[in-house]
Amino acid sequence: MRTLKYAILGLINRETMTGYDLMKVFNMELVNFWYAKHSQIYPELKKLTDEGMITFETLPEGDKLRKKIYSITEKGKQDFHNWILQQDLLEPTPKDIFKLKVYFIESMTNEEILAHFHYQLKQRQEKLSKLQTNMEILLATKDISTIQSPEYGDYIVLKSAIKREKSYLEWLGECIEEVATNTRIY
Amino acid sequence: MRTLKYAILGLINRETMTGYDLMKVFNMELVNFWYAKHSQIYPELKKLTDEGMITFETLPEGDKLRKKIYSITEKGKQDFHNWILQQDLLEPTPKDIFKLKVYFIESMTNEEILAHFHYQLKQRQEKLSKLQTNMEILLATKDISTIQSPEYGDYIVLKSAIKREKSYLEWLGECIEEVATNTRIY
DNA sequence: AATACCATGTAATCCGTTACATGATTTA
DNA sequence: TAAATCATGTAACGGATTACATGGTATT
Repeated sequence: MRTLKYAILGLINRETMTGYDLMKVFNMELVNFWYAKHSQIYPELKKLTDEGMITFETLPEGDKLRKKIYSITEKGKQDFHNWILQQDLLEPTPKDIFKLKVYFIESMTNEEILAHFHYQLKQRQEKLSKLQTNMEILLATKDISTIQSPEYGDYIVLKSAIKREKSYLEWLGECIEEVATNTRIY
Repeated sequence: MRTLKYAILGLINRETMTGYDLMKVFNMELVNFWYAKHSQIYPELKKLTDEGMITFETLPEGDKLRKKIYSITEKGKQDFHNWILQQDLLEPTPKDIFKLKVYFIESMTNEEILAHFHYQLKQRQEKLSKLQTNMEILLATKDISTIQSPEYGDYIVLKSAIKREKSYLEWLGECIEEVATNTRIY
């Protein structure tokens, strides 16, 4: 599927970037739906260059030369556009180790189950807080009044991440309540 | 992390099974949070046997001999129990190609965006319907009145899958409304 | 001077999918 | 008797992580 390829093309299509820039965007902005380590990004950039999808210009930084600034080519733009317009079948449901453990709930005592749920709840509450802070910053600093504004995409996917976490938290809350009111017979 | 290993151990811990049985359980019952193809299951069973986590008995089926019935060993039970009690840090948010495309929403016209959203909506509505049918069947055929009942795990994770899909659908609905009422300026 | 961050790459390994390969049994 | 399902495996490949490897620049 080469999704990383299109994620990179899409980002470089917005503005020219270095591999390091891409890494930061992936792991800070897109982290709620796509991400990649630098060890995957650099080889992919090389591959995309070989394929004629992107080109780069080497910039000297400070004293020694370093830093490759990548731009998208016409070929790259066309390929990206083809990809984005294509309607995909639903991907398989994402895997979830925590839910796998919950499935095997009968292997645990009520205390162990509750410890698991509470730990998960705490972590997810913190995650939701961070997402909500990000949303406040986005709303305060960026124009999302129309779909034309370049930040509208950021807004709409952040909204989905918040919804997702709230829904997960709701489920955790319900589970905790059910388990807490249950008296296990040993 | 070897999660497949523990998924297999957990299932064989419930009852003895063949590789083919595991395949069916993964791709029918656990599919909302874990799954695997037979080409991954058979080598893993071999590895777990070598590691002393499981053993098998070969059963003759019909005329020719076939079918390996796997059981968990004491060592396997201990390893599984260690795994299930261990509290994990949150996994990274699952990747989502559709959201990646939505992030690049500015590369599409309103019509193209709406087509994408409607296609996604239709597919996810069908998925939700299936999950709800599964839930009705589960409630009608299985005892989930207490956490002790072996089917309680099935119930609780199915509930989360339904919640998850409803939340995703809600988001899609909001997006469609926002995009539909927007008049793009070309 | 030390630490954090900028910047780029490769190698080994692991996890997972697709494709290749075979054959028996059950059901329509 | 044809098709679906049961049943088990391997090979090639792709996608992703961890670890290895290096060195410059900016901040404290």
